[in-house]
Amino acid sequence: HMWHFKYPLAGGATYEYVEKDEDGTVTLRETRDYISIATTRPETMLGDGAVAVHPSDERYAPIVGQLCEIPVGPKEHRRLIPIITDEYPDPDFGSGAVKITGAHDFNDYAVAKRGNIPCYRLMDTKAAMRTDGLSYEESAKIASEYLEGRPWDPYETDFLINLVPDEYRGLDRYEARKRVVEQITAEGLAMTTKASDQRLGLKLGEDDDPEALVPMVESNKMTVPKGDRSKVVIEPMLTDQWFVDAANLAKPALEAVRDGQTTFAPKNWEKTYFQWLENIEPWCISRQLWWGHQVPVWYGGCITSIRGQLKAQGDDFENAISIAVARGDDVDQLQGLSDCSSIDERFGEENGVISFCASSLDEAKAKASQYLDDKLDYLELPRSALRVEECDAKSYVDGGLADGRYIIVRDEDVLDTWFSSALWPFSTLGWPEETAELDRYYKTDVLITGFDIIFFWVARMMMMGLHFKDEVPFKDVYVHALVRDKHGKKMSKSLGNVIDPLELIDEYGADAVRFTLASMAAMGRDIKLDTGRVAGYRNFGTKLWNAARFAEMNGCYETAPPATVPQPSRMINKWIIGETARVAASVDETLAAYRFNDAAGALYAHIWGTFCDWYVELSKPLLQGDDAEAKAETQAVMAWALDQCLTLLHPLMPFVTEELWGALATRAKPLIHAEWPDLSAVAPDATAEAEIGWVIAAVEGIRSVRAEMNVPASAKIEMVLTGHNAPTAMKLLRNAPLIQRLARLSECAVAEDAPEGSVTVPMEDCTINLPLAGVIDVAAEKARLTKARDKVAKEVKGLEGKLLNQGFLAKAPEHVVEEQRERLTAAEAELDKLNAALARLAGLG
RNA sequence: GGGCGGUUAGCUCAGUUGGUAGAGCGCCUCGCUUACACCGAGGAUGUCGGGAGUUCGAGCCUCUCACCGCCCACCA
Repeated sequence: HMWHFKYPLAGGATYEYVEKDEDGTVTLRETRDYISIATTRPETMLGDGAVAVHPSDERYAPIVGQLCEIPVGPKEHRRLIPIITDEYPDPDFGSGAVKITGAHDFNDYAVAKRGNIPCYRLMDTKAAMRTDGLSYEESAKIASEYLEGRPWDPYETDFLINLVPDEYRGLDRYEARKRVVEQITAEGLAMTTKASDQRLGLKLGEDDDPEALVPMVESNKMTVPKGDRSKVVIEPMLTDQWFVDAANLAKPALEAVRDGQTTFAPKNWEKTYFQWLENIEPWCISRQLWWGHQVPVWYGGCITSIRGQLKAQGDDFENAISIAVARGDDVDQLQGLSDCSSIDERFGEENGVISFCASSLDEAKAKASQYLDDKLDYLELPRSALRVEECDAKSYVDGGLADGRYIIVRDEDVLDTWFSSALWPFSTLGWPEETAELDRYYKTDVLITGFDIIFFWVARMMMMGLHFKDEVPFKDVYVHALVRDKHGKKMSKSLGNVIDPLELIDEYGADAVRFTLASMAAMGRDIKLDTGRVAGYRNFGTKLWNAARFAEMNGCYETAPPATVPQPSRMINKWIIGETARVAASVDETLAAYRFNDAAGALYAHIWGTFCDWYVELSKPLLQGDDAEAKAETQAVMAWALDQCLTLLHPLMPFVTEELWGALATRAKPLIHAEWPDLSAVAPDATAEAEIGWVIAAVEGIRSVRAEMNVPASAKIEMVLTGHNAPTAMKLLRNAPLIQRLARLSECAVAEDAPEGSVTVPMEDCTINLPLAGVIDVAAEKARLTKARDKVAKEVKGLEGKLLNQGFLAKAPEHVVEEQRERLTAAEAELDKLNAALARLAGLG
């Protein structure tokens, strides 16, 4: 809810309030003796320090600088506050006037700082109205003196002064809010409006008078900060905290990434890193928790009075200490202490409390003693007047240590978890000792982490590492995506929507899960885990298993697999060695770049699409034929090629590959310890590549036509090669047994002209004809060819257009133009063949 | 409120210097064949969110709009 209240002008002053609409027409003109403000938290009015309006707001110009009265609290002690100007209030929102409660609102705090407005704390850490500090009467008196020029400071406004009226003290904020609203309304100081006012959203019954004046309480949608765990609305309040000047630490951390001393993969995450560090705010590192690293700060002070402590009832020991030390009756003496700036070790000083930065209590004591010695000399005091003594905050307050003693108290705050975590790269290795581990493992190679903590953790490890070790903590940062649940929500323990990897592993196996995650590693920020993909990769593992079974059944592992790259003479064997070298290079390259998904993809395509689908099929005639020498060669090559697959795949599917490795042959060492393949010296055999590529294209073309023509799989048909030259004919003859087997052919022939009634398969250097007279459905073949022809014709047209485009010829790189020309030539050749086939068919139609 | 990212085939998503749109799953057709039906062969499917611009050429670069989401706003 948003309430609207009247703050009466001091001394009954009045002014002419004028409201205009956009074109300057006066819509409201009345004499007012108040200024109207809106608030969602009426109880915070008690701590108002001012009312602010925008400098350009003409409505309030007449009263800027005047005082108005906060309409709550005991009538005899109502507080007056000034009406000031600030850029913050939005003239178009509410009344345009904003109450300024510096102690309980972030925006108000900024205004208060700019306008030197006191911040009065009203609530305690439980969000109940304060019970400590001075009485309301005393407090209001001091506050009123500020208006007359009395200097103020946070000690008074935030701690001593308590502007909560006595009858509200100890109340929960909501109860206090209720009573404040009631009181103001009863006094007639709530703004009113007609019951029919749309802003109120009231539902009026028949008996209700729409003209009746009712308190103006709008329902206002706004986001309120809530505690993650308590789900309770958070009230901002003033506290003392330790901060790190992070901007200073950020500079070297930014430089290190800009220089490339540390790199991110994928690289675009550097943007996130830069964005954070370039706009870094002072880092609040203290937390009021009982676990964690305690802040290494000891307070020392000369206690001459414990006056402040008497006011510090409740749990706020830290404040009690500060004040007790800071605010002795003998202020002069304390000021003498704290004015001296000759002590280099002095770490910080506020309100007369001197903090020493020391890495141990003994060091702190030593520093304090030294400091005291100097001061005692300076003050010409007897040394016996003070002594160093350690105590904790609580015993100090409870025990009320006698005056004249010097105490040291350790700060009770603990460090932000991320501060401690930022030390992890070296604190885990024995630092600050120069251990062997530290020397060996700092810096480390790679940090693997999620993008959600690039700022929290990565950036801070960088800052701390560079600060304490003068060196980055890691060379590379690999940022993986986060797995989300099926609704796209981030998995979290507190939400309970965690997908248990063990359940996935139970269903699909650890290798399948691991391979799936690897193959999805490059995705953006979110992975909605699709179990269908896990199942697919489970099948991939099975496929590999069966391929190994095939190799074993065909005697590939009866003799030890070759330790070096075989030098076979058969085309298919030369070919698979080249293919294997290719995938090995690809895996090396992608792994080095942390592109795990590309490595997974390359291996999947090679093992399933190349090794299983083609090499195994192509090898069958040799493995099962009569040529013992060819058989032995193929067995050796297959064993070698499969071994390479197992080794390359091992990082991504460790279990099945290790199992097969051990099962297939007697090995010197387990796969996990095997040498990583280095096939960089293996050059693919161009001849074999061209020939096997041709065989595959022929088989695929024939199979495709067969299926489309509905030729029964069991029917063996004939093929006739036309439009070829001699080498192409030789190529066919060399590979005829393979092609016959894989394409289910009865015979491979060559001829000058295509037999009548043939189906056409255009190849780059020839045409394959399948005489299907009698079987052929001329209309279907016509349709098929026409479709293919149209597709190619379209491509030809596009390429021709491109190559006629002078802009393209002039500006595109030479190799691109050449590529397009070659493509056009090939497309035109295919078009000719298809047209020729259609022409032949025309006679049959 | 500040910052970042996503929108590509029915689904989950690849697409790294701009140069003929891809994978897996799903779907349709057909399966002779002892490595494999967790399979084999074949096939269909996208105005790459909308609009504008830069360019010879844009899924990719720029601007803009729409929708979805994430992070921060003292929660570690």
